[in-house]
Amino acid sequence: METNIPKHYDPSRENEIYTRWLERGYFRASVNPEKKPYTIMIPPPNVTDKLHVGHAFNNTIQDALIRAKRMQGYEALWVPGTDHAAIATEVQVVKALAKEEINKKDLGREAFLKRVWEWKDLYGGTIISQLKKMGISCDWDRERFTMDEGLSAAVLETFERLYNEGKIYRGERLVNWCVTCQTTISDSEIEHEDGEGTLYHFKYPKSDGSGYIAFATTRPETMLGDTAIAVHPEDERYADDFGTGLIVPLFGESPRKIPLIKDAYVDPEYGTGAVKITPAHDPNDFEVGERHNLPRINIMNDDGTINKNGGKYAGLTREEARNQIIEDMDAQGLFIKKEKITHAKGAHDRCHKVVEPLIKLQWFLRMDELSKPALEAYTSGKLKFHRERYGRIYKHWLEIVRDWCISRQIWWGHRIPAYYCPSGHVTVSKTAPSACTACGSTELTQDEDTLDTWFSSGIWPFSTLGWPDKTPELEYFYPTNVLVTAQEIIFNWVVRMTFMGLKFMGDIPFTDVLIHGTVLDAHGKKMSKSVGNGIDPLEVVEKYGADVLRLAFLNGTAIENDTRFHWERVEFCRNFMNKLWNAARFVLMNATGALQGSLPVSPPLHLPIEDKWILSRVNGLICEVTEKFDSHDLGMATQKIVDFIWDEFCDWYVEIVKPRLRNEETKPQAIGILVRVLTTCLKLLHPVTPFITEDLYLALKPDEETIVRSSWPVYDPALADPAAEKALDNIKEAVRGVRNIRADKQVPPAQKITLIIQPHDRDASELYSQAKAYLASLCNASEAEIRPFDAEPSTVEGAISLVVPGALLYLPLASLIDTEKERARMEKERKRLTQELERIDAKLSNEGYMAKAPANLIAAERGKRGDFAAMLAKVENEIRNAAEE
RNA sequence: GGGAGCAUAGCUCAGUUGGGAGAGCGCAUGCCUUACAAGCAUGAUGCCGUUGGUUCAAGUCCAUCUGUUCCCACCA
Repeated sequence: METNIPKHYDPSRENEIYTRWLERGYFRASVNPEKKPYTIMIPPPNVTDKLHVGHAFNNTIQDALIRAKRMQGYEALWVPGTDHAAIATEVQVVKALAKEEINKKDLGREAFLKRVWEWKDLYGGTIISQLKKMGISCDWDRERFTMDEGLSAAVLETFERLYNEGKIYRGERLVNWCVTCQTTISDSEIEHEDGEGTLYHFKYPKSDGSGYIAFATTRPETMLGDTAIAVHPEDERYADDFGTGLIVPLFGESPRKIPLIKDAYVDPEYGTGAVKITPAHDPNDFEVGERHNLPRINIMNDDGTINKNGGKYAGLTREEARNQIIEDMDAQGLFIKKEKITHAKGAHDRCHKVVEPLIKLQWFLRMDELSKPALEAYTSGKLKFHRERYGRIYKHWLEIVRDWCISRQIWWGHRIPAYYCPSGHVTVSKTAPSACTACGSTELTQDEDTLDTWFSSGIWPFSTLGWPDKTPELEYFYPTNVLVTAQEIIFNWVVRMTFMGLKFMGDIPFTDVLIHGTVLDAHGKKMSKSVGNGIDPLEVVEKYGADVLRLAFLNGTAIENDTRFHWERVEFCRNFMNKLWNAARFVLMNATGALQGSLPVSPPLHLPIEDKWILSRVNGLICEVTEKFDSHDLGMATQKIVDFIWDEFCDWYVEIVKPRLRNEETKPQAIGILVRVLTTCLKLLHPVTPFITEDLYLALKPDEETIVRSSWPVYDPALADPAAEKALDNIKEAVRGVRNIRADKQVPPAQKITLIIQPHDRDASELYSQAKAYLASLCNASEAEIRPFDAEPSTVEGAISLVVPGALLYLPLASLIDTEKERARMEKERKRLTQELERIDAKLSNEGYMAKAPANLIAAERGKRGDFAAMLAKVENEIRNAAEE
């Protein structure tokens, strides 16, 4: 037969197909009262860099879900966009500027922001084009950016409302401060490394002169800010020391008196079990201080020198102060010793100087009231996590949630809409105010700080639909259906979206949260730029096509678990694409000219049993796959389709119908079934591999416009046919038995033999007679001879006999028979069947089992017992016959 | 330190309310059978991490231990 379809699958047409989809607007969604909405908001990728393999995985999942829903008749909206990623992007741009030896401060705020916008345009654009190359079906007309005009307005609106309600306030908070660069730095800019350090041991005298309490510190200069000594509540050693205070003996005439407090934070096993508490210069101490209402004494200027709170040490650098304090303590006999230790040090990744925790005034969002409905949404079951275990992470975090520090000392982001007059009044307004609301002063300066990047991400599910305006989109598409993301941002993002949604929309932003795992490298390590073990998803797309990459992500994986990236897996997926391609090619080669219109869709009643079988199987597949999609189990859904196509459709059904295709009379109906089953498979697979399925669908259905908006296959109870499935199982078992013997006896494929089948009842006779033609071709036999079932059973001289379901099968292979081996084979079969029967009998005679096991299970076991018993009888009969000869 | 996973064939992994252990790769053997060698057929391989418990029945549920990974926080 002739065909111009290439022999191998070639993904190079993907771009062309995608362009066509865009031109025809298949991904657009709009308010449509005729349909139910299904909405996904993309987790906006950061414009810090191009896409990595994690994004590719994340978006493949979303695309599969949205494509399935679109086919199922929903108005499926997937809103795309990108995130400004405040600190992360700023850090990237600062790094890039450093290469040009440009300092951010020298450049100035405005010029710096211009550079960041250029960065954003570059990477934002790259990200979008990469998503498109992956076949992502977002509604691109609705693309948003967290700092575009509309979203920025929504952010300011949110801030103003929360401030007016008293939920946003200013308060002190420790930040990481770099004294060299004179700036706060984020946790992600701190490099932790173990370094040599010195641990100094001191003692503070008790204020009543009755003794001392010893402690140790690596930073003696912070003693100037000490406001307590803490011990573990159950530490007996200090039980008698309460009631009197301690003296910080560094302030000459006016020594500072501080309390001894109990706090479980202290590890009694470590050192003396007593810890100095410096709330203004240590994160842990800050928290201890909060619990005990300790004063916070800031002792340091922004340049790292000691300030006026340091008494006589004021003006010294931190190193100078440290040395002086050791000297002074020693002079008073309060210095015990010093020792070398290794400990973790935090340094700024730019200048490598030690980071100093300092207290700064920050903006906070009060969480107590906001968190309650968010927690309630989960505990009431309204907000569902997949897997459920991720919900526990969400719950746990909300239970221990603290107020959220929303200000950042960086330039890239939404500038805080707070304005200060010279008298220090604060005016908060989403639009720049002309005068101070308190005193009317017109000399207003805006807060220098910007908002935490998650503040804008938190309102993403509704800001993208036009909020604060009451748009029809908001009304129709909100709340969205599913959020697909990774577990590391459950706190940062999922929680924030939930309470923001509840607060401003009065409803949760999504009903289902699908948490997926991380894509690791082949050795199970996290991919990272510095290690250089990353896989570029676009490289895979270039080489194999987007379909293959997507399939590799989903086929057979449990998406909620971490998964390793293996090229072998990619190859397998490529091979499957090729298999599918060739299956369609085979159908098309046979169907030339016959595709349109005339394909008979007979009532299943009159179809041959193999057609009933495949239709029943594909029907069952529809049911399973739809169910798996609904429960977000994409890995299993995909695997079911792949297995069905390769195993049942290609390896069995196609081989079964080949004889019918050679006969012009039986051919059209066979083609009809082939096209029908294959089309169904293409639809089911389309959400996972959109390109190849579109290509083949259009080839098989020339009248159709696209598979993207075709209808999802529907389960049809009338096609379910357990009897046909059982019948074909039996045929398959018989075929496998023959093939096994042929392989075992090393019968050359060229040697065709006749199959002789002796059915043992009418049903079996009918089945094998119907299957006669393909039974022979599947077994590579010249012909299958079916003996009358009611004839007297007689052995066939010089033939190997084989017990198959409902029949005895003879293979005339006289020259190849080894009597001893045959006997052994039969004995082995007898043993196997006997063991099966024993196992079943053990169960059926177990009183507990009979009393408590479900009835259908018992019935099934009984059924199997009957089958095994019949086969055993045949085998034993064969063994007897052989012995008689 | 707080939280959460994972442990099943040589390798990578599935295994849905408990009901006779699966796939891919790899391996062995034979095939270019007129869709596909990116293929077809056949085959071998498992005390389902340890110990105990619940149950008629445990890879599956509970507890324990061992190993391992991740998230958050941190070592005065």
